[in-house]
Amino acid sequence: MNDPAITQTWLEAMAVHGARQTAARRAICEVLASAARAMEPLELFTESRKRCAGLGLVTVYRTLEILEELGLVARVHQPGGCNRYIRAAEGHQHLMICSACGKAEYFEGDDLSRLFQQVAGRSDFLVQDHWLQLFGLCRACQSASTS
Amino acid sequence: MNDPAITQTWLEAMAVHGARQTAARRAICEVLASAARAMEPLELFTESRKRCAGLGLVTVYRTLEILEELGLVARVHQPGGCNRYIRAAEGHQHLMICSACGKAEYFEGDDLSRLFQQVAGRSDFLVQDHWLQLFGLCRACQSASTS
DNA sequence: CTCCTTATTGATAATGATTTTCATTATCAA
DNA sequence: TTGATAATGAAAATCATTATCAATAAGGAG
Ligand SMILES: [Mn+2]
Ligand SMILES: [Mn+2]
Ligand SMILES: [Zn+2]
Ligand SMILES: [Zn+2]
Repeated sequence: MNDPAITQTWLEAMAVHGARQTAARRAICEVLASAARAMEPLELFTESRKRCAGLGLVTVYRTLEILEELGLVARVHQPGGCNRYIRAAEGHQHLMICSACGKAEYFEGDDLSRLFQQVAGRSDFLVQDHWLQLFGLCRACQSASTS
Repeated sequence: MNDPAITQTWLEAMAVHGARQTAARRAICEVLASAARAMEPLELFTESRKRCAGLGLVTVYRTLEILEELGLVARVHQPGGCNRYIRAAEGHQHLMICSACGKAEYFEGDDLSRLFQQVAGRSDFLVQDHWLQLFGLCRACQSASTS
């Protein structure tokens, strides 16, 4: 699904949820849907403002809240902070993040059930959910650090 | 290693680092070292204050900063917030957290290198680090939800 | 053990990100 | 086109975390 399509999907999902379609929300969705990296509210505000003059930072926070509530967007946790947002995973996916440029990409989650059973057996825990995130260098940043 | 031993280790490591041994720090370390769950600064303050009258919240923040810097304590990220701290992992371990009571336990990290190579191959990313965390129910909370 | 340097402490004020309030404006169903 | 009301942005309020600073205590030198 390409970026404009994602934006459209988000706006429609918001409409179903009873939220109105506004210029502010469209701008915010467009920017976030086409972002290659997870963005923090202030960045998203600065970028979205270029498409929607007069946009307020509060509206960015409020829009993110709705998108997250609908499961369309997810908060990204990183060593440097946990206030960045990115398009949510589709199905069982996890994030791979470049520690140099911040580029984020989803990959299909592997079956870790054997590991989970092992853990469950050893510790008496019933595993229900898991967080997995990889950090490293994207192709571009690998080349950059080589030269 | 039992809790008093952990406390001692922490205080000694801090001493090597050039930090003085004080009643406030001892109290904070004792509480955190013996905690079964990750604790947030305010909780840690409330508990530690019982062992060190007059303790200030600021000192909790400052002590956590040092312990984290020395790699003895780690911040724990959870859906509900990212301001809790717990004894750091020893070697390659990951956390298993009970979503009902918060109980946290480390388990030995499995070898996921095959998965990482797979990801690297498909996405051109060079994997350098990973975060894995499991959520579920501890034994006690499983029983509680059954009854 | 005593003294002295200086790290540590807690009270207090400052900061900065996120939320709330509220009067004005815009959406969209009828 | 109209009207009920959701959405907006400016401004104020919150709240966790940090910075200041004068008083105190740790611990090495003598
Ligand atoms: Mn986090
Ligand atoms: Mn691992
Ligand atoms: Zn990169
Ligand atoms: Zn539990």
